[in-house]
Amino acid sequence: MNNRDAAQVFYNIADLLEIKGEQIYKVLAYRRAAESILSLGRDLRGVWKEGGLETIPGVGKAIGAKIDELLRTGKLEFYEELKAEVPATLAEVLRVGDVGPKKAARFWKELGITTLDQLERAARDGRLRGLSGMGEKSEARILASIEALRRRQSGRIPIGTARPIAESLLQRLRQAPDVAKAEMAGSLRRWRETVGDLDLIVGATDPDAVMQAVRQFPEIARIKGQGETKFSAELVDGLRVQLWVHPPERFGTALQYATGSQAHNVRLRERALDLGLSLSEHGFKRSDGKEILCAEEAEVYQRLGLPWIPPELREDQGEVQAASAGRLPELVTLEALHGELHSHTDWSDGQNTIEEMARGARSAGLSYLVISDHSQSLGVVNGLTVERLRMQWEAIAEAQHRLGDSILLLRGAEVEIRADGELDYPDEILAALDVVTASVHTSLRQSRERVTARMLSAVRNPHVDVIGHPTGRMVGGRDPAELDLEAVLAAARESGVALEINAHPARLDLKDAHARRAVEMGCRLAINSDAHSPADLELRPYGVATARRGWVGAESVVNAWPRERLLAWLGQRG
DNA sequence: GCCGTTTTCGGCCCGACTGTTTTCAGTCG
Repeated sequence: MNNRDAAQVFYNIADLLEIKGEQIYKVLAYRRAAESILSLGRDLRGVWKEGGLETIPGVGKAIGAKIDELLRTGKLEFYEELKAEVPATLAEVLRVGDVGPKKAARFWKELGITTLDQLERAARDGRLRGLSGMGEKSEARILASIEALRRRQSGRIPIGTARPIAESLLQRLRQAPDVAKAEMAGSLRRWRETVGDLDLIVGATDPDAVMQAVRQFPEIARIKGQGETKFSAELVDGLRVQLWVHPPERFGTALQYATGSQAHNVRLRERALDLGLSLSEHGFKRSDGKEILCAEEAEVYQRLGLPWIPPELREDQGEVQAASAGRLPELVTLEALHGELHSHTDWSDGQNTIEEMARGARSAGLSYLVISDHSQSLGVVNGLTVERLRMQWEAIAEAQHRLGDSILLLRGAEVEIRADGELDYPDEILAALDVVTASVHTSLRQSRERVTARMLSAVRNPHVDVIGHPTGRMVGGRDPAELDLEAVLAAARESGVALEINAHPARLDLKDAHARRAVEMGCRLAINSDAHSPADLELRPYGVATARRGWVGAESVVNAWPRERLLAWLGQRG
């Protein structure tokens, strides 16, 4: 029973309660608790052992007791009884667009439908239109939604895939007639690691003209809906795009609204009510009916007596309270990164020479680059033997000579933490390296105790400076390794080693919630691209965004320090 | 079911879009 399993139980409870017709606020309470468990950043079990369940936002007595039962017994009686009452498979029916709790309940009670397959068959057979309030159109929409659901398997796509597509749409939108502004919104703008659809927002005086222009975009496969301010369509690859068009003088409230998250918006709107204002995407409304418009998003926050809150923080995880108390963190930025600590060359599995990588880093504005190819035991990626590593040092020196002092090259390695817990190079070699990054690539399926022990021995090794992609997780794929992250973070704080936030959009490891926990614990971090080509250096914004989502300030990030400070830090380490 | 520098009980955001029910319910974000 890990955090994800526990969260899933509460999401399911929420779905089933909703179908059952339970009070919506009770349903939302379960969802909120599930959300909090997912963004906890540490093992739920640890919080439980400390007796701190009710410190989790959205967890009170009732849900706290349920978590306790779940962790103690691995089961939850309340959930079991609920499943006996409402078929659990109805949750998959809820995933279908245009099907919410009310319709799901009617399909089940009036037609005996409990699974997606049954719903599809009923729609094809024309049995849905027999229900009151449902006609042929509804039936067709549901069929289309089922198809769409089946096409996009997981439902969410990685941010690294989504953003370039959105950028390309935005570029053309900005050239459309009458468009004053066009921006990303939704989870795209909040830089969540995956997004469900592309939310875009446009400031323009003539919505029709904008929507007409979008209809002509070649990647639009079909229009799903269009109103006065809202347009939604499906792209050829099944991805959904949602576009809002609002007048430029209302762009601020509109952008704020469309960026979300929904929970963050609710928090702001409650705050507005406290101030005697009603907030919507169109603007503020005073009790006398007068409107207050915001062209800029910052004005929305200002009106609420808050500093502007960066989109990466808008998850209702304490950011509104922090903003209100003047305690928002000064988040790290891309510009703050002076160098790259993790890069590969054609000496191992990179695509380019040392010099090409160096020139790439230089044009990215970096003042130093650590060459950190794989170590010997990783044969599949042509890991360097000690002998080849020494040869590489000469090559680095030669490249440095040719480059002059335009960029500083440092000798590094991504050293494998082997299955037996030993590092992949002898101590005298590690000592001769400027930067040692220790990573695990293999045997992640060992027992929790063994993986933790391997990590701890690497963290405590005086030669190690950075732990690379510490949990081994893959976005939308592999879960974080079973390890005692709390223990690793505590040891990292002790030894002063930095934990990597790997910027590759497939990794983003540490993830946002873990980064936040690391900072809470007082750990140092490093934001690295793990570049295998100069182009990969362009992926650093994903790492920066992940750090920002984890409330990480520049002070915690070693490669955001001035170069001299970084070099001094490295010098005093083993 | 949670939560409180206006509350330990009574609140808990606000609007767009769609289909079909001629006045609104359901869904979504």
